[in-house]
Amino acid sequence: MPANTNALQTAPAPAQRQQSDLSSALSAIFRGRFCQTLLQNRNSQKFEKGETLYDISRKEGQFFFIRSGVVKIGTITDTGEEVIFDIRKAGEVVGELSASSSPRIDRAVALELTEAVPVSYEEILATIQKNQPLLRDLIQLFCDSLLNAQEQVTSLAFRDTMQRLTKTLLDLAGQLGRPAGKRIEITAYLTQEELAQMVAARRERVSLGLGLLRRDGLVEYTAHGHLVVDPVALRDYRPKN
Amino acid sequence: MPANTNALQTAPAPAQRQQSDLSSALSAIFRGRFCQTLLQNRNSQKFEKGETLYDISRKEGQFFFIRSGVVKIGTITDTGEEVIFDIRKAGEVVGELSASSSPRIDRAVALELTEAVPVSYEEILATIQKNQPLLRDLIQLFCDSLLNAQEQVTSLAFRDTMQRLTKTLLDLAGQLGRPAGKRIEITAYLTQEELAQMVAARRERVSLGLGLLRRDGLVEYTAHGHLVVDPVALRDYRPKN
DNA sequence: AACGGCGTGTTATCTGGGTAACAGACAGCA
DNA sequence: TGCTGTCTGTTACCCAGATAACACGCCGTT
Repeated sequence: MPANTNALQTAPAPAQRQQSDLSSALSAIFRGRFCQTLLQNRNSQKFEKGETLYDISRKEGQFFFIRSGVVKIGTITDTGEEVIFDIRKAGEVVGELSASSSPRIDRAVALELTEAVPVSYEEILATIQKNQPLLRDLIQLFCDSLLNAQEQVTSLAFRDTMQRLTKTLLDLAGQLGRPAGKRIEITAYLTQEELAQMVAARRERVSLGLGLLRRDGLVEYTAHGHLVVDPVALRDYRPKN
Repeated sequence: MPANTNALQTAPAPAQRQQSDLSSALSAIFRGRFCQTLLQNRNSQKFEKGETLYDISRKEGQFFFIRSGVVKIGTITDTGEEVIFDIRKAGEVVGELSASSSPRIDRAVALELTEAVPVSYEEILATIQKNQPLLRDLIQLFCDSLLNAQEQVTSLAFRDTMQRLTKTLLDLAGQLGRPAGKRIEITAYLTQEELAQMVAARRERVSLGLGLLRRDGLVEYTAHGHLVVDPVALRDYRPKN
C-alpha cells in the first residue's frame, strides 16, 4: 500500500538524478502545476486525518510538498484556543515559515489522509541556486501567504461574523471547489468548529450563520456532509436580509 | 537641500560599482545592520510626513530601503476604514509585497520626514543572483513579515482591546524604543487614531486604555507627545486591576 | 484676539457576539 | 441494542466595545 513511501529504495537514484527531479518538482509545484510523477523518487510521508505534519516550535526546517490530501495551517495559543490561517491542498506547499530563524508559531494538521514529501529548507536553497527561475516562484509563495494573512487582519478589523463567514466560504470554494451545476461543492469535510476557527468566531455563530444562508438557498449540504455554495449569490450577500 | 537626490549625478559611478554597492547594502540592510554610506551612490527620495511611498494597486515593483524616518504600512478599505499592519524605520525595508504578481492591498505612508531609496524588484533579484547569501536575508524578511501578520490574526481572534493595546505598546517600544531610565521612550509621534488602527479598535477605546495605564504609572507622555512605557510592568499587566 | 482645525478626554446608549446550557442525530463499538 | 462520543441546532442572558455626542486644549492663521 505505501508504495511511494519506499520508492527511493525500489528505484535508487544517484544524487544527480534526484537533484534534477527536485528542481522540476519545485518549479511545477510552486507554479501550482503539480505533477504526481515529478517527486516519485523521493520519500513521501503519510499523515492520517488529524495527524500533525509539523508543530509549533520544532527545530527541523522542512517544507512539505503535498501530493494528496488537505491540510490546515494555524496555531494554538497557550490557553488552548485555535485559529486556522489557511488551507492547503495537493499541489501546494506548507511549512514555508521553517525558513525563518525567528521562533515561529504555526503548525500544520492533515484534515484528511494526506501524502506529503518533506524537503529541508537547505535543500530548497541549494536547488534554487542551481535553478534561478525558481527563486521567483518561492518568493511568490511567500507573497501569497503574506497577502492572505493581511486580508485576514483587515477582515477581522472591519467585517462582522456574517461577512467573514461568507468570505471564508467563497475562499474555500475557490480553493477546494468542484463545480456542481451552477453551484460549487467544497470537496473537504470541515466541521463547524473548524469553520469557526477560520472565521475567528464561536461555533454557535457559524451554525446560526450557515442556517441563515441555507434558509436563503445560498448553501446546502451534500449527503457526505460537504458544503455546496452558490458563489454568485454569496458574493453579493448583504447582511440583514 | 535635496543633496542626496542627485548624488548619482555629482558622483557618477559605473554600473559595476553601483551593482557592488547595492549588493553590500542589501546584505547590511536585510540583516538590520544598515549603514548610511552604503547606498550613497543611489538616488534617495524624500517623503514628507503623511506622504505615501507607494499606494494600493500601483504597478511598479519597488522595494524601499529606509535611510531615515518612520513609515507605517497598512491598507484602506473601499469604505475608507484604515488598519496598520506594521511600522518600519531607518535600516529596514518596505514594499516587499511588490514582488507579488497578485494584486496587492498594502500601502506605505511616512509618519515623519523620511528618506528612502527605491530599488526595483528586478534589480534585487539580479543582485541576489550575483550574491547568493543575500537570498537567505530576503527570505528572512518575508518570514518576519508573515510571522508578524499571523500574530496579529491570533491577537485579533483571542485578545481583548486592552491586551492588544499593551502588546502594541510593547512592540512599539521594541521597534522604536530609546531607553529612558528603566522606561522606554517611543521615538515617534503616533496619534491615538493611529494607535487605534494598529490595535484594530475605536480611538475612544485607546484613549480610555491609555488613561488606565497612565493612572497606574505604566505609561506617560513626554513634552513632545511621545509615549514612555514601562516594559516590565506592561508585560505582565493583567486586566481588571 | 478670534477663528478653525485637530487631537484628546469622557460619558450615555445600543448591539453583536460571547457564554452557558441543552436537545437531537448519527456513527462506531462492546 | 444500548452506550458513548462527536457533531449540529437553538435559546436566554450578558458584556465588551461600537456609536454618538460633547467639552477642552493647543496649535497655526488671518
